[in-house]
Amino acid sequence: MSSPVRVRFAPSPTGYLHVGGARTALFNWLYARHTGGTLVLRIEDTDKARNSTEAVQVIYDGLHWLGLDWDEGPLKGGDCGPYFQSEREEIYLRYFEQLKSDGFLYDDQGAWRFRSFREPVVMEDEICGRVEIDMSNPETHPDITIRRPDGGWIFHFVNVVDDIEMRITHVLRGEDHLSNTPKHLQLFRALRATTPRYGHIPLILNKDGSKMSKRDQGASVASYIEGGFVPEAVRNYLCLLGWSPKDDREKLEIDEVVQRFELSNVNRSNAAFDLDKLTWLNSEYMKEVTGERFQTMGRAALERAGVDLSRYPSEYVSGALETCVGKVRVLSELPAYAGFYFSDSIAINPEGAAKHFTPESHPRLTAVRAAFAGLETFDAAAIEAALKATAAQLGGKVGLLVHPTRLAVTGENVGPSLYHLLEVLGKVKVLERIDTALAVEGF
RNA sequence: GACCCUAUCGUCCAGCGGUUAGGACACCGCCCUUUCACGGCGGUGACACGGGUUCGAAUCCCGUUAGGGUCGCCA
Repeated sequence: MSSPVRVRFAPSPTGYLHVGGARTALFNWLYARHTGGTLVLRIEDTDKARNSTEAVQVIYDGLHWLGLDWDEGPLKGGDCGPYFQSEREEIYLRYFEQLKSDGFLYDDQGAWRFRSFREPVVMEDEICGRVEIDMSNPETHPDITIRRPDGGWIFHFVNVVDDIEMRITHVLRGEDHLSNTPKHLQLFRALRATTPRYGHIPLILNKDGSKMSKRDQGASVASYIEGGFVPEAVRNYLCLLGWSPKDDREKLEIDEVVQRFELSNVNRSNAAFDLDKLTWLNSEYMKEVTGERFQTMGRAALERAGVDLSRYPSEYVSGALETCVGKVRVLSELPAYAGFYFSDSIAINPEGAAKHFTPESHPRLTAVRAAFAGLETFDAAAIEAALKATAAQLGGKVGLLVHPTRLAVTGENVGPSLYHLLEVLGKVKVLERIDTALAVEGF
């Protein structure tokens, strides 16, 4: 038995959680769960300038939303705290003094720099394999600064100290740190500490291959929370960026991913983020979002879009939402899809009008109106029967009635099942809207 | 610029010396259908380039090119 795995996710509170960061967290989580190890969350907030509780909350929210729980860290506690770098001053000071008395540091205009070992460094990366970087030349690899003149600590130093103190066994982080790793390794050596294993995860790029930065569409986890994505879908998609089960399946239970996740299966090449594919995967998960969960998520999506649901009876809202189950790929599509339920005057789609509000269809819609008016029970079954009977009477396909009716009542030519949406809307509103349509100029 | 990583359809992933190079998203047809979706069937589409190694390379090696990363008193 080798020693138990301890991994960490160490984000900086910048006010948002990048999908790349989220995937790093995910891979750490997967590895911890796969090995029965421990995931530590550590907040790297040495940069006092941009450091707020809200920014930290964004990290918690993102991780919670994705279902990534940590075993040690803020809100959890643990033996290696505190888990905010801003609160670990004494620890850093201790290591700093050690380095200083061992002669590894020198003062450079008030800042403290670490005297590098001038030799090649070889690393055995769990993902990238053997990588050798020659640190011999001070011109190309200058000594790093570890402490500012104002006493502030620099990332490389505190990162290493914390990995030592927190007994981290595996550092799984973005590939942007691969070139920094020799510096870290040298720090470990100077501190006479055992080095962890490293695994550098390839980066996530935009669809066009350019670097994904803060502003890019879909770069932050918050955009998925707000966009009405299913967290399991986003998590599943992130699993597939750089890792695969090797058997062509894509929709996977997280338990299975945990079971099969191996660092040796992690890709070495960067991956482009494909929102279309995420949207598709999300739609697969949306098919399974039903009942209460759909109601809750649906209401939230509508309210986010500015729909005032308090104006409608609760049964009406739930009935309306029920007709949308399994019909939208992402909840953010819901307001457009179901908006006709919640507005007093609907706008008729011009293209639809040109196609379905014709002289031939006017009498058909009139007949539909008459048939509906005669219905005692206005439910889906009765509506369907009435439409079919009317179609038979007029000697045409039911589709000839469905299209103008849908357009008159919803304003669109796409939407939920006509029979069901009419039932939810209710006879009064339906007749009203048909009348309005029939009176439209040019119809 | 130096150094490091990477290179299979537009995108994600499979392939790890011998395959008609496979799957998914997207796209295009057809079918199903109360619309739109879903689903089913089919199609377009890739081994970056050049050298080796080998009886035989998408698979191994070298170079070129391209993309990404690092080179901060940011993390």
